[in-house]
Amino acid sequence: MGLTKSEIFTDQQNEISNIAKVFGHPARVAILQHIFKSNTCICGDLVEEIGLAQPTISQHLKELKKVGLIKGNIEGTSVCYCIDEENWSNMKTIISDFINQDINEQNNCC
Amino acid sequence: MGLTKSEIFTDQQNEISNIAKVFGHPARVAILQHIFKSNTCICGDLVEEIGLAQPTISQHLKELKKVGLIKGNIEGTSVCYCIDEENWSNMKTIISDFINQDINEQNNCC
DNA sequence: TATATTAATCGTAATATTGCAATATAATAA
DNA sequence: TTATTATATTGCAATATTACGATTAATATA
Repeated sequence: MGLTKSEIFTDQQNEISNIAKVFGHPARVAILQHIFKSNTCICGDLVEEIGLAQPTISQHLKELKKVGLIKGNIEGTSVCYCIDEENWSNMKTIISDFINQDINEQNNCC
Repeated sequence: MGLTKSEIFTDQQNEISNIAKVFGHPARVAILQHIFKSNTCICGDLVEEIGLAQPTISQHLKELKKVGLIKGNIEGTSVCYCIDEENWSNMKTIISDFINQDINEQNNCC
């Protein structure tokens, strides 16, 4: 096995987990934080900033792009990445709705 | 390889990714949603509710327990799980802070 | 005590992820 | 055109994750 049975879950559940999976690696968290913090929009600085090999960073960027949280812009020989604001905003709604569910105090069994 | 280099990241980055990793599987999202929704606190209902084998559900519950988001209470032969409110609340702060970072509009290169 | 009932653990197969060296590709500069 | 620079892709080894059958452990009930 090793294969997640996505079919048995709702679209919403798969959507939440797909986003969360991308946040589930510290390198991708670090990349996003760097994009947020940095005034210049970045590209290959991430390699020396984070300390992983260039192909590894490239791979993480690819996954961030795949879920749409970032987008890249070619500038000469380098590529500048930034947050995809609309998709980031949508993500915020999806994740917030999930983590802000109200706990039913009447039925606490612990 | 296949081994995440946690040492090169901050505690905060590792903390965020560790929480997110747990949300990164639809079964665990479904389990949490079921605990939130259900009036009775649950246990083995999850198996038939979700449609994965009992050992698989048990394994997912274990990971949710490991990060502290749920706790279990033995009731006879069954175990009743519920949200660990304090840890859930802490998680909310950590994740909210991360996803609610302000986008620096002046430096959008895309 | 014997027998259900329920959940956890063990063992294992299949697949996914991480990380990097080597290489390829793309764009500019000389 | 030929370097140079920056990023992406490929291929692969090491490790992690997912899923489940079989088994075990713990409690309840006959």
